[in-house]
Amino acid sequence: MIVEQGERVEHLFNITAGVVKLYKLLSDGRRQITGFLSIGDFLGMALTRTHAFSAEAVTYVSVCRYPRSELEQLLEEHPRIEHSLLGNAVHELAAAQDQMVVLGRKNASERLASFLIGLSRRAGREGLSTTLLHLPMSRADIADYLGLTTETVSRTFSKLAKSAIIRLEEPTRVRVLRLDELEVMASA
Amino acid sequence: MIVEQGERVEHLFNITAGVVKLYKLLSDGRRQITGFLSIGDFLGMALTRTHAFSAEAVTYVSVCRYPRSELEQLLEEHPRIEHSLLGNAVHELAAAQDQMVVLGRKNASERLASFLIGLSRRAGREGLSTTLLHLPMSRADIADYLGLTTETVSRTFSKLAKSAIIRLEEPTRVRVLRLDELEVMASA
DNA sequence: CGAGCAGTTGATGAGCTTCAAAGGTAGTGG
DNA sequence: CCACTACCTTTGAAGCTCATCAACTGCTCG
Repeated sequence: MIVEQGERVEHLFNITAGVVKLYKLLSDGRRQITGFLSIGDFLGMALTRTHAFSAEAVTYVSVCRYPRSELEQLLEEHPRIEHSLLGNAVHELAAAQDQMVVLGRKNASERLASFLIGLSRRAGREGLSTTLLHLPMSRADIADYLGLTTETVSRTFSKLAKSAIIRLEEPTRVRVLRLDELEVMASA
Repeated sequence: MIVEQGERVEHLFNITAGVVKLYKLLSDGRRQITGFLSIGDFLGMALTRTHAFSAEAVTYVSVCRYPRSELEQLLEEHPRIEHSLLGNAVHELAAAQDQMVVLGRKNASERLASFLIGLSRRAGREGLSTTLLHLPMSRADIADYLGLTTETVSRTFSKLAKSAIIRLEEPTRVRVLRLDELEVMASA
C-alpha cells in the first residue's frame, strides 16, 4: 500500500519500477480501479488535504518519495517543472475520458479489447512486443478496472481465445494473434 | 457546436455564460458525455494535434476564444498562469475519477443520485439553492453522461419521485425533498 | 501431500436495454 | 385563435447481457 484513500497528502511519488493500481472504494466494498501506473509515472498530485484514492502495488515496486513541501519549493525555483506536470495531467485527463467511454458505453468484449490494446500500446512505447503481453494484475483487478466481475473477464478472455484473436499462454501472458481485429473491437 | 472531435486544435475557450457538454462518439453512434462545463470553465487544453472530444452548447452559450498561439506566448510571459491551469487540470482529473466510479460500479439510482448531488453542489458554489435544481440538459444528455438510456433515466426519476426523495416540478426543474437520503444514495 | 487461492466454467436470475406506444409541450400555419 | 405537427418525456412489455451463486481445476507453498 503506497497511499490510502482518506490519508493526509504528505508525499509525492515517482514510480521507478513495477506497476501500481489506483482505486476508489465505495462504503460497501465495491471498487473501481481508475488506472495503472508504471515506470516514470507520477502519483500524488492533489488539491485536497486528503487522498481521494488508494494506490497499491501490483508487482514489486520501487518509488521515489518526495515530501510535498519540497515540491512546492521546487516549483517555486523551477517553473519549468510545472509545465511538465501540466502536460502529464492533461495526458491523464485524456486517458480518463477514454476510460469513461469504456465504462459507460462498451460491452464486455469491447472493454477487454480496449484494455489489451492499451497494454499493447504501452508495451510498444517501452520498446517491448506489442503482441506478447504481460498482465501483472489479477483478474479481479482487471474486472475492477473495466467495471465487470472476475467471472465475466474470465469468460471474455476465453471467448477471445476461442475466436482466435488472442491465445492465453498463461493467465498472465496473452499472445495477440489478430491485433487488427482487436483494435476494431476496442474502438467499435 | 464549439469544437468537434477530430478537428484541429486551434483555439482555447473560456465559458462566460451557459452550459456546454463534452462528449466522445464511437463509430456506431454511441455517445459518452464526459462532463458539463459552465461559467468560468476552460475548454481546449490538449496535447494532441486534433480534439479528442466534441464540445456542444446545451443552452445559449457565450465564450471567450483565444488562438492557441497566444496562449503559448502568454504562458511564456506569465508562468503563474500555468499554475492555475495545473490546478484546473488536477481538479478535472479528480472529477473524472469520481465519474469512473459512477460508470463502473453504481446502479441506475445511484448514478442519478450522484448526478443530482453534483448539480446541487455546483448550484451551492454559485450561490443558488441546493435543493431546487435546474437541469438545462435533455434526458438523452443525462443518459449519455451516466451510461444509461433515456428510458432508464426517466424511469429512475419517476422512482425517486415516487419515494418522495425528489419532486419533478417540470422535466427541467427538480426539487430535492430529502437531500440527506440523496447523498447517501449517491455515495453508497 | 494437502490446503488455499486464483482462475475457469456452468446455471440461473436481476437489471437494464430495446422496442413500442401514449402523454405532454412548444412551435407553426391556416 | 385554435388545430396540427414534431419532438421530448414517460410508461409498458419483452429480451438480452452481465451478475450472482456454485462447483471444479490447477497452481503454489508450506
